Amino acid sequence: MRRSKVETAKTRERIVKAAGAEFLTNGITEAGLAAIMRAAGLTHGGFYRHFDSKNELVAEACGKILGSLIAGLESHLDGKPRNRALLLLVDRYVSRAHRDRPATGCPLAGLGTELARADRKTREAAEEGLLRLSRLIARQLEDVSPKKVEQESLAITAAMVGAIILARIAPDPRISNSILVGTREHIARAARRKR
Amino acid sequence: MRRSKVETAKTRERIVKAAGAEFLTNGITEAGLAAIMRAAGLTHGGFYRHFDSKNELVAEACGKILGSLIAGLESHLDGKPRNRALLLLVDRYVSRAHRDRPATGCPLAGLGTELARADRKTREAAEEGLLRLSRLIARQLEDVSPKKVEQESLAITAAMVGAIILARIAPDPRISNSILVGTREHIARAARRKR
DNA sequence: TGTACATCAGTGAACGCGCGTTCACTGATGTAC
DNA sequence: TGTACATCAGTGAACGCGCGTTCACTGATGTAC
Repeated sequence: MRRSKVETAKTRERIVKAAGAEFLTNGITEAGLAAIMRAAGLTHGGFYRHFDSKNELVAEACGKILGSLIAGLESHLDGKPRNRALLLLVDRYVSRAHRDRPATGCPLAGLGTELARADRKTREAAEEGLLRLSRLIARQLEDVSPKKVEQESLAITAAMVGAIILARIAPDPRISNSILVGTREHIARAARRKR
Repeated sequence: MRRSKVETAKTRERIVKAAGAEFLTNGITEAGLAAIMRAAGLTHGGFYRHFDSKNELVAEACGKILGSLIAGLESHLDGKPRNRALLLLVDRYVSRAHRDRPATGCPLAGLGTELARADRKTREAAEEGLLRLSRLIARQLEDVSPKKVEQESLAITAAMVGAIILARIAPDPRISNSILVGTREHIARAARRKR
């Protein structure tokens, strides 16, 4: 039975949202379309009314989640003084809460190595999110020569993503926590040095 | 036809080696046992004479590759003066060559987000490799208080791993290279600061 | 050292299963007059 | 505004396929005497 345009758009949104959570929880390959559609309250047959392929959904879901993640970080920093803001951002990203809740976390940290093998469209969406995150960091950097700002903020982004990934791998909680604490302090020290 | 103990051991080693390359190239889930056994010059039926399950192979392959990767780094640093050695290590790990050849690279960088969802045994093997890598870095750090050495070296490890992962995601070569360069300089600067 | 028998590495077919994708069908929505 | 028809969102069954795992079988290796 045909649905109205508004309903159709809402359904599509529900699929993308459900897909994001499933991908982040179980991995891209392990998350099946049937489970995603079930989570969105539909049967799997209707999937291809909204997307040409699973790959298309992957690209769209990753882009969407990265976008809302960055929006969340931006509003969290809103109005905070410049150099304190960097540490606020780092503390929020490199946190136990983020490590322990992959389903609502960053796709780069949750799916990074799978994204590295994904198709061009997906990698472009991931790159765009990565650049937006990096530029948000760049805006908080003080006293770094403009030429170096991009490289420095990309390096901080890489350090944050790597920390969450390794902290999720380590079964020993002491090691896992040390990775987070060490990374936060490493970045904070680098920022302090430049004041 | 039964094989001699020596032959059997060699076969097992061949399987582990082939598995490592397949995992790093295609991902753990995407790499099928049939393809791995074919790469090892066998048919897939014989697999369970050597391993109880695919998971067991994953744990063993990751551990093995990490071990030989670290051995390679160690011999590369052998005899080099302490503080130059850190930069040698970082330059070798955070390199375009490493980024462009996942099949012979680090499992943390190639499979990190999949390892984060792997079973306990696999994550323990990965953690052990990660600690060995981190301790190799720790040995190159000068003038860091012993209390902070572990955290600092774990942070450097996370930054290196994150850099390779993000550099592999970014389709734009300028961005990808900037991630590598930025990370190398970021770590070098942190080391210099402490002299 | 030689013989008889148990062991088991490797083969190739088969197992059930879940995957992404396709399709005929239903009936409400959108469109053209 | 009202009617007739085309469109298409969603269902549920079916598709071929490759997955991890099991198994009967073969014949050389290992072991016990």
